[in-house]
Amino acid sequence: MRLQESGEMYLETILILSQRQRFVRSIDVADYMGYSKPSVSRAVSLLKQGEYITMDREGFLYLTDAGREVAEKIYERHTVLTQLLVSIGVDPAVAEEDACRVEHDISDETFEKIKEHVHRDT
Amino acid sequence: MRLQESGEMYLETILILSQRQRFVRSIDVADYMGYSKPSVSRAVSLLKQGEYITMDREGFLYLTDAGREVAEKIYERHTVLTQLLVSIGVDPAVAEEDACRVEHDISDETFEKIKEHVHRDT
DNA sequence: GCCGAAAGTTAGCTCGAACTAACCAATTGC
DNA sequence: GCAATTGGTTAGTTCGAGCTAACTTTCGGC
Repeated sequence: MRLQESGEMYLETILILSQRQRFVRSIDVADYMGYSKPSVSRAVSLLKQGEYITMDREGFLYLTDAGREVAEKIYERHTVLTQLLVSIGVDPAVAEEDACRVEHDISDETFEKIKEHVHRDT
Repeated sequence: MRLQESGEMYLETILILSQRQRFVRSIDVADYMGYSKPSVSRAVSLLKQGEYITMDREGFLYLTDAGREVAEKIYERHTVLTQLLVSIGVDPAVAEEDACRVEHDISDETFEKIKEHVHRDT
C-alpha cells in the first residue's frame, strides 16, 4: 500500500492528538479534522492495512514505527513551514493553513534547503 | 463554475504555449501536459463553460480576460517560487516540480509576502 | 474522388476521498 | 434491566480528474 496524501494528514493528526491526550480514538480524529466518522473509519482501516497504525480492542489508535516516521516528518514540515511564513510576515492563522497544504507537496530536497535557510536566519 | 485546481494548470499551460507559438490547440496542451486528448477535451469544455477560454472553429484556444488573469497569476507564482527555491540551493528541475504543486496551494497573502521577501534579497 | 492521418468529441471506466443513512456493540443512568 | 448515548462499521453516493475505445470531421496526397 502506497501512502496517499490524505493518509499523511491522518497520521499527523494522530501524532498531534497523542501529544495532547493519553488515548486517541477515531472519533477524536474525526472531530479534530472535521470529517465524518465513516471517512475516518475508512482511512483508519487503510492505515491499519498499511501497517502505519494499530487499534486495540478499546478502539485506541497507536502509530507503528513506520507511521510515526511519516507523522513526524509531516509534522516537522508543518512547524518549519509555518515558522518560515510567520517570519516573513504572514498572519499565523493563514500560515498554518498554507503550511498544511504545502507540507504534502514539496520534495525532501526542497524541505532540507528550506530548513537550512530558516536555521541560518534564526 | 468555481475553478478547480487542475483548471489552473490548463490555463497556465495555454498561456505558456501561446507565448511560444501563434496558435494553441487542445492537442498541443495534451502533448505539453502529458495527458490524453479526451482529458484535455473535457477540461477545455469546462473552461469554455466557465468563460475562461474560447475556441474558434479551427480549434484554436484563446484565454478570455478572466482566464488570462488566472493564468498570469499562477504563472507568476510558478516563476517566483521556482526562483526562490533555486536561490536557496534547490536543483532547478526539482524546484520547478515543487513550485508547480505549491503554486496552487498558497493564499494570496502568503504569496505576496514571499514575493516581497524575494525582492528584498535580490 | 477516395484513403488515411490528425484533431476533437462521446461514452464509459477507475481511483481517491469525501459524504449520508443505517446498523451494531458497549456503556450508562434512571 | 431496558433505553439512550457513544463509538465504530457497512453500504452506497458523489465529485474531481485522469484513462481507453471508438466515433466524427476535415484535410492532403495520390
